[in-house]
Amino acid sequence: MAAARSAGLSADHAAELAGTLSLLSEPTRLRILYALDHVEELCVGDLAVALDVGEDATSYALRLLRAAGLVNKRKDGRVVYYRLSDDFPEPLLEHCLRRLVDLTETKRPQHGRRDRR
Amino acid sequence: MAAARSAGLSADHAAELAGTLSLLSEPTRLRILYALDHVEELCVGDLAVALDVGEDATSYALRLLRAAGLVNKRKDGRVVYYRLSDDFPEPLLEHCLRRLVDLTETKRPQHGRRDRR
DNA sequence: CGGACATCCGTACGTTCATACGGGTATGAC
DNA sequence: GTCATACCCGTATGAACGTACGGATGTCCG
Repeated sequence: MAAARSAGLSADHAAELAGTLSLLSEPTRLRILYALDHVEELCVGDLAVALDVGEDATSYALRLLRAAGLVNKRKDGRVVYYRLSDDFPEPLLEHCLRRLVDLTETKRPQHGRRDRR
Repeated sequence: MAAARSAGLSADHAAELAGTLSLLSEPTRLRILYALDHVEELCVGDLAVALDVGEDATSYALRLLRAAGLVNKRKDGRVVYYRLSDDFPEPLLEHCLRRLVDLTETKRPQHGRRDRR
């Protein structure tokens, strides 16, 4: 119990961590990041169609991700392309995104639908 | 864009993943898991004191974690001890919990080590 | 038994958040 | 210039969530 104190994560740290992780805790954002990890660059409209969500929702999700510095945008004419930020946290990408996908897929093998790689 | 479709994470998978990650997206639960990763076993009251949150909030957080199978409880008399589940997802523990803590700490080195409150 | 204690549960309240809608800006085509 | 497209933004609505309060359950002690 005294040990619990020293093992404590400060409330500030926890809040910041939770904020970062909460960006991965929403289906739309998660799918956007997952897609951008595979395709490198996509515009809002294509993402909206691919994920079958409204463009506003897509735009909103991308705005939050961008505000957190997880994605960058590149404007080409009237189209805005997004991609994962160069300094996207590697552990977040590698383990919270890629590994966890495997985790849930192996948990229900009867679905079986695996992507390549 | 056709590539975006095949690179897509299904809505079901994304929802399940988001649900799992959302358990780490809340300061109280995050601090509980972090503490349990260090101390092995703690009861509700001690956790509440150590984290400086109400006992109800602690109990509620533990209930959710337990419903997701992330922690187990052991009742000893009128005290209930919680610990990380034996099959706590390893990538979740190792990278989303331990590595990300390092991440945020190294991200702001000027603050250094502090837990003022 | 009766009282104190640790925890849980149902409920209610306030907040946060994702989405949809309307309007606005900028770019490219005719 | 006018029109259509692609996107962004402010606002509102509805849902989900975390916390506090009162009461209930189960447990130890004298």
